[in-house]
Amino acid sequence: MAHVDNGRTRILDSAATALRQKGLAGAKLSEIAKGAGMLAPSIYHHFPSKDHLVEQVMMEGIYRNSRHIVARVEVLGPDAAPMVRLRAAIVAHIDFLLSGDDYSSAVARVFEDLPDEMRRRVLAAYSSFDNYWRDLIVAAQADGSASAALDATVVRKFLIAMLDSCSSWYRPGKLAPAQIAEQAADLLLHGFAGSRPGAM
Amino acid sequence: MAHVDNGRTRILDSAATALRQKGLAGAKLSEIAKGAGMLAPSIYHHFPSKDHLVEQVMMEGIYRNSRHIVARVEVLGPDAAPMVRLRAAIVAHIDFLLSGDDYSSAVARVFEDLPDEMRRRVLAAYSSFDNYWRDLIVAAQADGSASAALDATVVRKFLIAMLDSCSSWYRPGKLAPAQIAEQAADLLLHGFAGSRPGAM
DNA sequence: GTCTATAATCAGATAGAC
DNA sequence: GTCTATCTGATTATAGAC
Repeated sequence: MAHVDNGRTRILDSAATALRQKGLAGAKLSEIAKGAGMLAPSIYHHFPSKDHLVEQVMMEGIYRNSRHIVARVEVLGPDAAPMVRLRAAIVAHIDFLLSGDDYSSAVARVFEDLPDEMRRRVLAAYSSFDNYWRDLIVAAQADGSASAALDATVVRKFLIAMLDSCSSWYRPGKLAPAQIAEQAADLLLHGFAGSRPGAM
Repeated sequence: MAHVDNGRTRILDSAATALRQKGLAGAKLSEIAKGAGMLAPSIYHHFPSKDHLVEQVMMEGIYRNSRHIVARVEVLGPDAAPMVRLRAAIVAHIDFLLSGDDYSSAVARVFEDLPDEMRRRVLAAYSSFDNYWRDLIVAAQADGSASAALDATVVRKFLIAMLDSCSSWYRPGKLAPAQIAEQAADLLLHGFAGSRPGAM
């Protein structure tokens, strides 16, 4: 949405930033408009309501996030092992969130606060991406490289919640985003007590 | 807060429930009052503002959660191994969230949306509990039972985010809370790819 | 396509009776 | 300690000029 600079796109970008930083109720139309270089009523020339604007940001965030992760997994080719694909997805997810994409961070921040009907629609749009994660997890269990003692749904919920959290607490400093991504993958796949090559 | 049934306590209980279910902006004073068996203006006899009420719920949630977890860890005695203590804390945290305590779930739900100054105060109250987790993690690394290749702060942030998430997605059904707790501990400590006794 | 002015709504908060 | 009635302020949304 950043490749063209028309009014509609500037509003969406500004809304994504505001939603990420301040949440649904905290993102005022006046502030969103200011970020887009206009005043609040001008938004209504491009969107019929705040809800419609928010929903567009959600859909765009889901689309961007899923496109990025699927691309980073599928580039491995059809013969990549399930655990290699899962690890690539984990790393790609963190990389993308910490790359500063406001749309995907906005989804993680405000999803729970959406009005019921909108949340249902957003969830429906998210479902194919959710299934993609489920398939990665189930495939790793099916070929014996992952623990079959863990429930695939529980793993998926915990995994996504853990990854999504990083955009709320990460601050540039000691560790670079790529290092956070590696630590997340190591923690999720091998565990904090895990003894793997090179770890003590 | 549920052992006495005075007006103040009923309001706090109702506020915790509403905050957990609907978030900060979604929890209206009129609804909180209704849950306490009164009308909105009556709340002001017990609390000077909605913000004060919310802050009390946050403080109570932190207190309950930390008291429960510390008790479940310290009952192991002074000679328990660091990894045993850490696992007990993980299991206790999930158990408590899924036991239906609205106060601790409310904290996880609305913390990010709190006004800046209140969030600072709540964070300060949380810090000793946060340090408790940090000590559990560092102790496990220090005695060699946990990976020293992982950053202790990153592990703590990911771990707490993952555990906190369960109150938003768990629904009674196939798995009992105690089973979710065990799965969380296995996933965090041994990893999804981890091969431990009994796992495939 | 953006503006100024204003309406409409809603939720937090206050006043004062009982 | 709770109520009814009201006030205040903030925010979404509309009307209509430019």
